[in-house]
Amino acid sequence: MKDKIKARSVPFSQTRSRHASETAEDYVEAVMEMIEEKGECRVLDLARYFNVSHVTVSRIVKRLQDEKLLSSRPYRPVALTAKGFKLAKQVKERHEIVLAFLIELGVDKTNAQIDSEGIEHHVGSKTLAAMKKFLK
Amino acid sequence: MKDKIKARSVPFSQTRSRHASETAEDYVEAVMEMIEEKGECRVLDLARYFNVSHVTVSRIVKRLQDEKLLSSRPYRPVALTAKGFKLAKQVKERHEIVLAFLIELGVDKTNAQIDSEGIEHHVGSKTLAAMKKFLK
DNA sequence: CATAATCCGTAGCCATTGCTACATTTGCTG
DNA sequence: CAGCAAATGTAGCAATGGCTACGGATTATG
Repeated sequence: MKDKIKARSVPFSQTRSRHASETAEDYVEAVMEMIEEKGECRVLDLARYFNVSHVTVSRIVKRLQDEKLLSSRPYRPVALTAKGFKLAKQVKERHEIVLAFLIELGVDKTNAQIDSEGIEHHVGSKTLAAMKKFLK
Repeated sequence: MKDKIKARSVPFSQTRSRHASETAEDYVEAVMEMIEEKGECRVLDLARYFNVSHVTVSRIVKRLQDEKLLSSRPYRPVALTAKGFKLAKQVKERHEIVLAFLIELGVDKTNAQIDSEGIEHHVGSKTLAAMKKFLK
């Protein structure tokens, strides 16, 4: 009865830190988008975008400042650090590829948008390359 | 300066409950797999599979019992309820399709396994249908 | 069948991400 | 420039999912 159980490919022990990384990716992407669209990014802009309270945003922004991804002073707009900007560009590119890929695959735009936002965080470099190849 | 910001396709307000649902899906799938492979599923089997402590598993199993997905008595194996079994079958089928899809797309098996475990939870019915079609 | 090994539960800690309620700062406007 | 509205911060609570340490239950074994 002692068959050994194979461990999961993606260890669950990293679940919490993975979720935190996903949040970071979502936030830097959103901050970059808002700065592009309206010149600055406020805490309440993020709150409306993510449909959460400003308190949640405020705390996450603080954490991402500690991680050197964002910068802001109290009651001031949120900005990207160089590190955050670099990450945001990568995330945005990956997101766009995943979205275009799903549409090319035949998924309607609405569902492609919804699913791409969840899928993007789990697309590794090999899968991303395969998607790019498919798009060409 | 008052451009309105579009809300995200997948509201962030559902983040925590979405993560909890993903956990539920992972657990019922793992329980079904273990019962198939070795006849029963113990808390420690799940702990080893997910690379977490037995305490974490124990608490999650308790929550999933409250949600009528799992059943077990103290110091006893974990079993699926009818509801849990139904969910597990759906999750397993979706997982297999995503994995086969990534491999068909040209991703190596190792990376396909890793990415499919993250991606599967975010594949809606429309995307799943598109993947099925691609496989045929 | 007694004892050890293994399994599992409980207590209690932390981090992340939700929330409401309340306080403070900023900035617009009369 | 006074005062109000909007934006942001702080306090403190809950749920989820990590952990270690400890103790009780079950099972295996001599």
